Amino acid sequence: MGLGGATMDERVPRDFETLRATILERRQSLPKRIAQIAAYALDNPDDIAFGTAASIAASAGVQPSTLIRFAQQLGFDGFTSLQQVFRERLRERNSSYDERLAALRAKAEEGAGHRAIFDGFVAAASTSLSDISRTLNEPHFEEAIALLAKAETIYVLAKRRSYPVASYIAYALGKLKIRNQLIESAAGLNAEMVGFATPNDAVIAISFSPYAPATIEETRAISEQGVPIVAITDSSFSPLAQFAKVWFEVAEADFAGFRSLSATMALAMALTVAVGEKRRDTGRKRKV
Amino acid sequence: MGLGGATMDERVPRDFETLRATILERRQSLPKRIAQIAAYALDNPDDIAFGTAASIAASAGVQPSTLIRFAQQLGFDGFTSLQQVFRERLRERNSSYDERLAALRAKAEEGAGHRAIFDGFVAAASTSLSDISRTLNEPHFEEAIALLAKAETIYVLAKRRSYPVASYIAYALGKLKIRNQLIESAAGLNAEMVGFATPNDAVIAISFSPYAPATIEETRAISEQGVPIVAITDSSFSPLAQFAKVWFEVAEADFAGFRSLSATMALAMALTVAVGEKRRDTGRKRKV
DNA sequence: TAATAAATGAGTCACACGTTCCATTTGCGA
DNA sequence: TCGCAAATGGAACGTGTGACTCATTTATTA
Repeated sequence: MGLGGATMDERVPRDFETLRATILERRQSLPKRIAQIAAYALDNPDDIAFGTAASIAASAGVQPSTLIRFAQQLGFDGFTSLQQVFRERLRERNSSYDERLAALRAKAEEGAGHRAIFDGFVAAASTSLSDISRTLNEPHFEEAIALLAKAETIYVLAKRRSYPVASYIAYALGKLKIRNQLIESAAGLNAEMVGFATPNDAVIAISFSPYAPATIEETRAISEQGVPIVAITDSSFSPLAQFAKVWFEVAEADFAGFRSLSATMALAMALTVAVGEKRRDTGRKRKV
Repeated sequence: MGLGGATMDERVPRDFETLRATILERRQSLPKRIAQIAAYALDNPDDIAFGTAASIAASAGVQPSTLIRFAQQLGFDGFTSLQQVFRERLRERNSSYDERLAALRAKAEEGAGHRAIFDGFVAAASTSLSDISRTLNEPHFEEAIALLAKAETIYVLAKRRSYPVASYIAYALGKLKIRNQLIESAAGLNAEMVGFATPNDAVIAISFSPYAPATIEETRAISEQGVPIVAITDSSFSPLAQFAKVWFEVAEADFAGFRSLSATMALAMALTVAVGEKRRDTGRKRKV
């Protein structure tokens, strides 16, 4: 009776996510002070896990008894059983990303098997993604998008290791119906292709150390025609950087002598789709 | 005096790593029961963080007082201050990989800016890597390596979205001096190229839904010549699976309609390098 | 506005907690 | 073997804990 019927009809949330969902769902119908605790609990789950009822109540600005009523209203016996859920969350939480990566990499480096090779590449890719996510220069990103969005034709320029990225960009641009030209080396007509570019176009050039001479040379040539260049490379000392209007420095981790492409790929895809979106927004779409 | 001088000359470890190092360093010189707790603490740090002195002591098979002596010997006031270090560890531990990803994805989905697009692709790539790392079929992986390692020529077959992966495999195989042939569509001579393959060769075929008809057709043709096929695809119902001797099911996350390539790429690189290593081991290298 | 129920604050209590103390055992050198 | 100090086990203690109860305030309904 005294507990407002909450004890009998509800099943008690055993895991944090269910608990969270339950709280959010009932948020509107909770009394003021109870809601106050509910908000505090979701905002400071660690405090709930470690604190005492008194300390938590004080931090949340309520009485300890309110905290217990909150727990009971959710179907728990009392504060202690509620706290268990918050502790379980910390317990079951996977070890940190860095710890996991370090483990993968350690396994890859000392372990000899083929699985270790696989783990090594996964670790390298994850590291690269994590790095670029942290270090991406947003103003440069916006500038590159703007620059590419107003291009009539986007030329894509990359050889050897970077070529897969270029071919993917070309594929994605095509799907987005953005006119583009992949500068491949096959036919030996690159110089002529490059010659068609005008300042109204734009170039995405990709090259990593050791920089393919052909990429450098073609980039230089095309920049002399006044075509704006977006470069994706691995250092600001890259020969590509001097020709580029905007450049991205992407640090890819490597394994077994092969560098990852995951960060470059993610950046390339993001650039491509962002350009597509920008064009749609500004009504300049379908230049094909 | 009574505490053996441990209280005065040592600085108290404030973070878990220091504490861990300190314990490992002194391991030899610790009394039996204290060492017993020390081992337990390093093996079950979560229990130390959440348990009571009594429950921990019971789990470790010692008296509560011993637990406190252990803490004091490390320079702490008592068990409580030791416990703080173990709790701090859980607190400061980065949020879990999944939580971080979820945050990235949430930002990407609700947020509108270009940065959100980038985050979306990074999240998709990370998810894909995480998935494949968990689900990779190791026996299949070994089988594929064995199969490819004994091939005279490795044919690489992929179109459209999968083409960048194929081009990277071809590049890497080339660098490893493994004879390979990329089946490109440019010249329209694919059927003839495919015709050269023999049962002593092998094929890596990559295709994802919607499966490029050309890839399916060429895979079928080449399989009829008795050439063993390793397929990388997205489902066991894939048309590629029926022709393949070994196939990998790779679930790539997508963003904005573009699926990630990171997992496929990692698998492809691992396959390639593993094949290279296997060849070196078995002395069959340099078929070029 | 009055009557009633819900929500809240505050005081109380039993108890489990971390800690201390002391008796006993163990290890070690003479 | 003896003697001493370190290590250990176990009981006792005082504090702070979570939970309960009840008086008071606030919201709701007639």
